[in-house]
Amino acid sequence: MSISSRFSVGIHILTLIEIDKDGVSSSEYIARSVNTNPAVIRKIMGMLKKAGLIKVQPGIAGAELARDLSDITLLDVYKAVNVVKDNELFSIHENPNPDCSVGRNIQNIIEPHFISAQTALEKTLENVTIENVVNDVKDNEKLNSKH
Amino acid sequence: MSISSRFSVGIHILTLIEIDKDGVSSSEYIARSVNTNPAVIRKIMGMLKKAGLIKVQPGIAGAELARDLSDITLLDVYKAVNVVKDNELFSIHENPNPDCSVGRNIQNIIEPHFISAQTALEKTLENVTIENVVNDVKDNEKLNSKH
DNA sequence: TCAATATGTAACTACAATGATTACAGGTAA
DNA sequence: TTACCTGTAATCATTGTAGTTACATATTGA
Repeated sequence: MSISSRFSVGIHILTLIEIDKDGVSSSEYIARSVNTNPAVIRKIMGMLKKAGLIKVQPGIAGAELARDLSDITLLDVYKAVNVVKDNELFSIHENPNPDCSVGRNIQNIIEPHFISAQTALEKTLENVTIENVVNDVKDNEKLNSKH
Repeated sequence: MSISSRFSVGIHILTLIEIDKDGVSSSEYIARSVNTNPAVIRKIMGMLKKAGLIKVQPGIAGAELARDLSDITLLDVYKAVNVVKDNELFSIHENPNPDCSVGRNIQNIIEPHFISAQTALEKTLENVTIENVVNDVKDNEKLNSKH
């Protein structure tokens, strides 16, 4: 099991839109950078748009961020691209035997621990913004240009 | 996407073995409590055995914990049942375009953030033991028997 | 020794999610 | 009107999950 790469692609898209904000970030252009199909990019951009992270218009090439760089966290992207349903990162087996003391209690006992773990993960993602990622890209580029 | 219920079933199995330690926890008995097929239970028990969490022997009915209750964490179970590969909870799209400043940096920039988030999740799981779960089951049973 | 019973495991199935691809409807602008 | 874009549906190959059946292998009691 792995969380869909829609998440990392979503981050890629937002970062690219910012880095190339003076140009036109069409789905085809972004697809070449991500190395996938434009339709895949358009689908993910549709999710980012629905979540209020970017502005895109039918018929008009390009996209722009709908919020400030520093106001978009990785958690926002994670939620936007719908890779994990709320409180369902972990799945719990259904219909355990109610005639067994373990069976009739296990779900309620396990659930809060699973939610805690998922919350810890999400809090971590919330501490990183697209601005951080953009700056990291710029820093990496500066370092490498010196060699 | 959801992390396989093998994880919650694994917790169920270990808890049941402890609660019924005076009896015989055969795969068929456990399967009735979990409400699934004995072969599914045997497969998961094989993973728990391989990870050194339980003792089982071919031909001999039943199983017992291989370690102290308080020495088995949910993280141990999580790793044992192989629901997520090491550092691969999140997947990152492969082969982004190296001719693009975002494409050639994005993987290295994103990866540490993903690992941090996964680590936060795992640390949370590490703080809960099978002993905690067993005690929760017993406490729930006591509470409900009073009504 | 043999019959009964258990674990270990392979093979097969149905089902769902992912990611790629093609196709096309509908919007925009020169 | 033409060219190009976004939005979206349909299809496909691949993969993981969970259930099921079947059977080899191990153990124990009669």
